[in-house]
This record gives sequence, structure tokens and C-alpha cells, in this order.
Amino acid sequence: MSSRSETITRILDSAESHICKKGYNAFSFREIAHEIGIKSASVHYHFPTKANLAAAVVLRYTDSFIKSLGEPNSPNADAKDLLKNYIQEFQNVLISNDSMCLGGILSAELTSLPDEVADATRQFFIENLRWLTDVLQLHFGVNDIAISHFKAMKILAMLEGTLIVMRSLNREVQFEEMVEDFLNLS
Amino acid sequence: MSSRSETITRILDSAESHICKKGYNAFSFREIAHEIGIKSASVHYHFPTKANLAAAVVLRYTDSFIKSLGEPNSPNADAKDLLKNYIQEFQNVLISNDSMCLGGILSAELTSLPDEVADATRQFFIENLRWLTDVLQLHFGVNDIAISHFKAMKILAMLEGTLIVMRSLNREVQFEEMVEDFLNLS
DNA sequence: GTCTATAATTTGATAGAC
DNA sequence: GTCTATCAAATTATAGAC
Repeated sequence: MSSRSETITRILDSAESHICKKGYNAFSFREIAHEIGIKSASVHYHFPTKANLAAAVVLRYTDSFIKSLGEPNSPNADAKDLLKNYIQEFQNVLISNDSMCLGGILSAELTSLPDEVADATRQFFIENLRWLTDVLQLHFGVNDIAISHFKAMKILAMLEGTLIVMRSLNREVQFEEMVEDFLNLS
Repeated sequence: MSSRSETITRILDSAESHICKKGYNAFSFREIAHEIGIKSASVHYHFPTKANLAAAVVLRYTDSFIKSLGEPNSPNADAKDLLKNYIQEFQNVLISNDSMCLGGILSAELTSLPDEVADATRQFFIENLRWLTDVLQLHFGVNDIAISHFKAMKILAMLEGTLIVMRSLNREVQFEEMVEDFLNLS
């Protein structure tokens, strides 16, 4: 849709990478500027404040993440493939070096975030939960809305928690086993 | 054992509270000093560096957390009570205002932490996993070590993830339902 | 759109008096 | 053990030239 300039894209890419690795409070405009070969004042030209930049990062991340999951309402979507793909997205985060899920790391830091960034972070989780709930209701016959919400929460929490725990324990995760677990929908 | 001075205890308390709420990169010596009514230079007298202080916080937290869980080897320990108590500890974190599990928030920020703090954080998870694995093996007859490790990881990840997700979604968690889930050990 | 220059503030940390 | 005073560095952000 809106064709962002190359510079803006590179700023967002760099900021996203830094936030996923270290969080909101450990990256600076100078770092990002240096990384893409401009000065920090030029970053401020595109994103007036740090909160503004971080919020833009989260919105783009959420949008691209949800879009990558596929449409739960699509009639020919395979139910288990949808969930497998979802888990695969988290597995990708684990594989990409020293990174966390953007939503997960920001949610951990939530109390220290500017409102703008905290709101965008909450939205990430709301949209994830909505997608998961839709999949569970449409494809797994979980009609009770309280139950489907609980199961969706369980899946999301398990994946975020796995990233958190695996960050400190360098053990390789058996994501395959987790997939099975979830598909059984115990 | 070592009788720490009142001041040291208050510094550690304040630092722990700040880290649990905002993470390592969003608290300062001045904040803590002001909170307990001394000057930041006096905090440096007790803890030379920020890394030093944070590491001390994590070590104390881990020690007290594990101790509070009860001894898995104790012959008269009730198996389900041990696990229920474990989950209760996490529920307490959720109830205490705007707080995360110290290990969870630091693990999210791991790449931005001084080595000293990162190492202490890893140790928190190692000791949690050891305790959980012991409980599973001693009381639930999970003899296959790979399986008990996986189940322990699942429980720990689920609890850390629940804290992360619930921080952004202000929904009340059905911990009771989770307890049932875990006790079934699906 | 990018730059130089700089303001205003905060931070981790140290020296030395009491 | 706590204080005052201060440093050196980093940070977010702005003004104004090109």
C-alpha cells in the first residue's frame, strides 16, 4: 500500500532487530543511525521520538506476523497446517540469532514503555489471540467461547514461554513434540 | 547465615522490585537511593557496579524462590501439593502489581545483560528445571529422563509465558484450570 | 533528507571529607 | 557508612545550514 522510502524501511529493520535482541530500553538512535550509515538527527527526521519509532516497529511487526499466518476463514485452509505454521513462526524466532518475539520482550518490559508502545504491544497479543481463537472455533469444533479462549491463551503462553526459557537454557527445543501436544489439544 | 545489614537488604529489595517491573536497563542507582533515603554514592559503597547489584538480586531471588518450593526428596511430601505450590508461586507474581518473574524479564533482555547478570539468570532456570524434573521423577513415576525434562520444560515455559501474555492482556487467568492441566501431565 | 552543532538531562562511577 | 561534589559518557531531541 503506502510505499515507504528505502531509508524508513532500513530504520525499521534495524530498530526491530535491536528491540528483538535487547528490548526497548537498550537501543539508541545513534546505534541505528550508525548501522545504516546516516546520522541520528536524520533518524529523528523520519521518526520524531523513540516512542514513535518503536510503536511503528511494533505495528509493522504485528501486521506482517498476522498476515503470514493465513486466513482462518479461508474455506480450503487445512486446520492442522494453520497451527503448524503458527508454531513454525515462533520456531523461526528461536532460530534467528539471539532474538525474542518482539511482542514477548516488550510485554516483559511493559511497565517501562511509553503508552504508545505499550498500546501497540497489547494489540499484538489481542490479534494473536483472536487468530488462534478463530482457528480453534472454525477448525477444531471448539464452540464454547470460554474454552477456546483458554486454549488459545495456552498455546500463545506456551510459545512465548518457550522462547523465554530457551533463551537462557541453550537446550535445543523439541518443537515437533510441542506441535503434537498442541494438535492433540489436550 | 551471613547477616546482611539492613541497608543492603533494603537496596536489594528496591532493586528487585524495579527489575521485576521494568527490567535491568530501566532502573538507576539514583532511583533506588532516593527510594530508601540515601545517596547513590552510598549504594555504590555496597555494590560497586550495577552488574554487581543486579547479580546479587538474582542470586538472592533464586535462592529464596527454590527454598520456598520445598524439598522434592522429602519422603512425606505430597506430590500434587509440590506442583500446586510451584504454580502458586507464579500466581503470586501475577498478583503483585505490574511485576514479572525476575528470571523471565531478565531472560527476555538476556542479550543486553552484563555476563555476571546473564549467568545468574541462566542459573535461575537451571535450578527451576532441576527441581521440576526431580518432582516429576520422584512423585509421578516419569522415569525416562528425556520425557521428564520435556515435561518440566513445558511447565516452566507455560508459567513464564502466562506471565508474559497476561501482562499485556488484562484478562484474569484461570490458574485453577492450569493446575488441573499440569496435574494431568498430558 | 541529511548534515553539523549543541542543548538538556541522565547515567554509572569515583574522590575525598566527615 | 554516608555524604558532597564532580566526572565522563551517553541519551533524546532540536535548530538551522546545505
